[in-house]
Amino acid sequence: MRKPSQSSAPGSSTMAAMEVEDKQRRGPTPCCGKVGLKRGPWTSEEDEVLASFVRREGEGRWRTLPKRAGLLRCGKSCRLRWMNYLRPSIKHGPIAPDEEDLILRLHRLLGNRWSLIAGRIPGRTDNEIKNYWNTHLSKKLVGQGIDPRTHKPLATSVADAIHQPVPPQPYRNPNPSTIPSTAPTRAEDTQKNFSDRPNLQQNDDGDGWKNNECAVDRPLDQEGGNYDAREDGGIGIEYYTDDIFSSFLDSLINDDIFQPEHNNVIDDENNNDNSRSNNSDGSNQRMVPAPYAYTAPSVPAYELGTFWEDDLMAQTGIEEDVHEQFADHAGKY
DNA sequence: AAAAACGGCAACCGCCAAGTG
DNA sequence: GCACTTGGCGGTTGCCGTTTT
Repeated sequence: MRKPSQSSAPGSSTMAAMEVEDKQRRGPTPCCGKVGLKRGPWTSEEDEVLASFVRREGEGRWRTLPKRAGLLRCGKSCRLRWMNYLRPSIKHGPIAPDEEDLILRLHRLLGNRWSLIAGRIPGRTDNEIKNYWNTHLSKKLVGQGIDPRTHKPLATSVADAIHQPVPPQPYRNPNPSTIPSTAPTRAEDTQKNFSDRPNLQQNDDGDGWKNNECAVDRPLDQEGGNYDAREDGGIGIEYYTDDIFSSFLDSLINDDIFQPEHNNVIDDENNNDNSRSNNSDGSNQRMVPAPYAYTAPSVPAYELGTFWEDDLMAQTGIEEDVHEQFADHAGKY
């Protein structure tokens, strides 16, 4: 059974009733309530069992994995441990200044889309980035007079919040019917776009960053070859548009459009590292140059979802359909 | 030296969408 | 179309080490 919810929404008695009803209809919630399952921090022994099992059997079937592997954990916990800690491609260690800079840029573009942001930062997980944001960057921005939610000066943000309490809305398509029917879902955002693309992940152009190459690579599905199993050999329309979105993101990240409001003061730490091409782990994966330092802007900030996008379109030459792709990718909350 | 406060982060929770039979 | 499973996401909690009082 689930642990009694500590963070239920208001009116949780109703929620609880619905939950009970739900359970009666569909049975116990997977993974969450079995008596005898271990919780809390993982031991090195458990890590070893899980890691060797996944290496041997591949990812997937998380629900039955604990039993097969002989672990007293719920499948969800196993998946989380693997994804956030044990995967060999995960980079451990402190966030480098260039990574921090990239997080800031991407958060500005995407909001709290941690998985999307993580997909653009080699070796980092969404959980890690989320934690880093909450514990470091948001405080840093507040200290610099910037609202971490809106990326606008705090005074303005407070006023805005009264009229516009919704977090940054990257784009509102005035004509939803024009969104391509192949528009990926939220889950696909990260799955298709950045991870399940062995053809891209395995390229050897020496620029693992630009082609969506997320260093948090995911092993191929060893069981069914589910990855990229489409009939067209994986060069479907989704891939085409995802490539566009990806390069679009790259152009956004790299574009100097961010500079006018942030180039007035450069962070000390970034000052020391802007010209650096290597990452903190010594790899040569291309990271975005970091002219983007957070300080209170001297000019009004660009507002997400407004004219800055026009500016972007003009600068990047991206046509309307791509704009829609971006909206669909980045605009779902 | 001890207690309290604080901060960082791993882990958990609830929810959702897609897939399957 | 329905019931259910699975995988994934963002938000939150709570443990634990560090710093401050």
